[in-house]
Amino acid sequence: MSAAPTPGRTGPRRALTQDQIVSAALTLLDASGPSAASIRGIAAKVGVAPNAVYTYFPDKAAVVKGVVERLLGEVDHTASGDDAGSWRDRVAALAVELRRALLAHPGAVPLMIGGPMDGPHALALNERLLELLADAGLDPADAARAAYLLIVYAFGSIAMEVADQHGVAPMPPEQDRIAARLDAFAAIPATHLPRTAAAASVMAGYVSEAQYVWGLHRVLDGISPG
Amino acid sequence: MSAAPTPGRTGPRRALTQDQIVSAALTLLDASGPSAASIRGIAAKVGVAPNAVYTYFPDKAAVVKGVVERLLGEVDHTASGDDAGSWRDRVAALAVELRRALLAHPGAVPLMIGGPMDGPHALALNERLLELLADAGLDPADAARAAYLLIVYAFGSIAMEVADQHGVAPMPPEQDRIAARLDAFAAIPATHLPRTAAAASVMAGYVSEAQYVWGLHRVLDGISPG
DNA sequence: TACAGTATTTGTACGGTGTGCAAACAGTGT
DNA sequence: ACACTGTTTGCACACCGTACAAATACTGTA
Repeated sequence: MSAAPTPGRTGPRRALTQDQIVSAALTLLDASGPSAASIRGIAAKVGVAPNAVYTYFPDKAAVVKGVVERLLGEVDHTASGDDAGSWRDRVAALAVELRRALLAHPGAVPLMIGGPMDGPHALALNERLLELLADAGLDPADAARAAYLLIVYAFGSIAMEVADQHGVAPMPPEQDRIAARLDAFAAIPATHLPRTAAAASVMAGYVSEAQYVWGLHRVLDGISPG
Repeated sequence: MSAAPTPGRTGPRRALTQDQIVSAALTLLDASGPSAASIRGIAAKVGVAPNAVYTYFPDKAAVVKGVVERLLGEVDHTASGDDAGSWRDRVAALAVELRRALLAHPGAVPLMIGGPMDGPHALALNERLLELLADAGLDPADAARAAYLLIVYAFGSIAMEVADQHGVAPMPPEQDRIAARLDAFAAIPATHLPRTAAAASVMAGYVSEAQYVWGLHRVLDGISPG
């Protein structure tokens, strides 16, 4: 991901950068969903033969990793700064910001769950959470466990929200998605699934920031010290 | 998924059933990871031309849905029966059983996050959770929200645990996976990420039943009424 | 028993995928 | 001017999902 020109080397200058390739992949992902981010499509987008991509990345998985890292880099950590209130408020702000950043590129979300998130920005997010949870008074081991719980909740929630749209890009407005779910739930047989049928209107609203924040606060309740 | 022979119809008898195809897909998934579950591979496994699969399923996505449903059907709900103690114990037993069932087929886990889980077994799981949470004293709306929180936690946790292995099948033993993570974390720069570096040993244990249960109990703490 | 009708299966084919290999090319240091 | 090296390309391979038409196997009816 570094664009260092490596001054003393021979051969022709590179026509591209890794960032340009990642950007092209993300553009295709946003425009046409997860299946559109093919090596051939990316290469065409940046005006190069498909094989040229392999000069910059060893394989497609590496490109995907680059896209994931890019997205995690777009998470604004200042929203959880020291002037943002209590540690709870700051964790909540970071979680909401994470959801915003990821839902801005729904086509890329399924790619995150495909492999481990161990890049620099993923680690930075982890470090930030550890700081916030240390401020909360948790000892380091509990802070780490709690940080992972928060990460699992956030990514799980966002992934399931995107999965509900099964890869349609871009993400329709929340109200439309909720309305569509409500329609689908109308077919639930109340005889066999009485509680599910009765809860249909609440379940329709699963894919919303409100549910995300509600669940987040239950998790925060659970990890609060004392 | 029904094997009804439909007695009064013409044409040759089917050579297969939907269940056989789903079984073949699952076998391939278990043996060789997510990429092995191709239509062609499945067809070869059941001894039929690739196109024949399309007599039983409209497209590959439907086969995948069948696999997901099969897996959810393998979740043993009796582990959370009325004689299993408090509502917390029963929810925990169900969650642990869900993890067991899914980690038995790690290659299939990424497929679950690819689309909405709205099949009969998924709804039955939801219904069971609603029952357990009603027993806990939650009103229907909160029970539904809490059920979704639990589902998000369980599937998010399991999906991330599988992702950490990036599709290797079968799942290595927990100790091996934790040891491998610990090795990887040794490269974390303590200067820029002091808390993460210090927490490496805890973070290595993220992919364990112990962490899963710990987080589960924090969630249960958060949703407990009163 | 012969026939018509239909559901199943297959052969073939199309356009797509990731990516390996060898040749062509472009730029730098000597 | 030349050798060297990294970049890019053309071509090819094996594989993918799946559409289409032909062949096949079975049932209900005449």
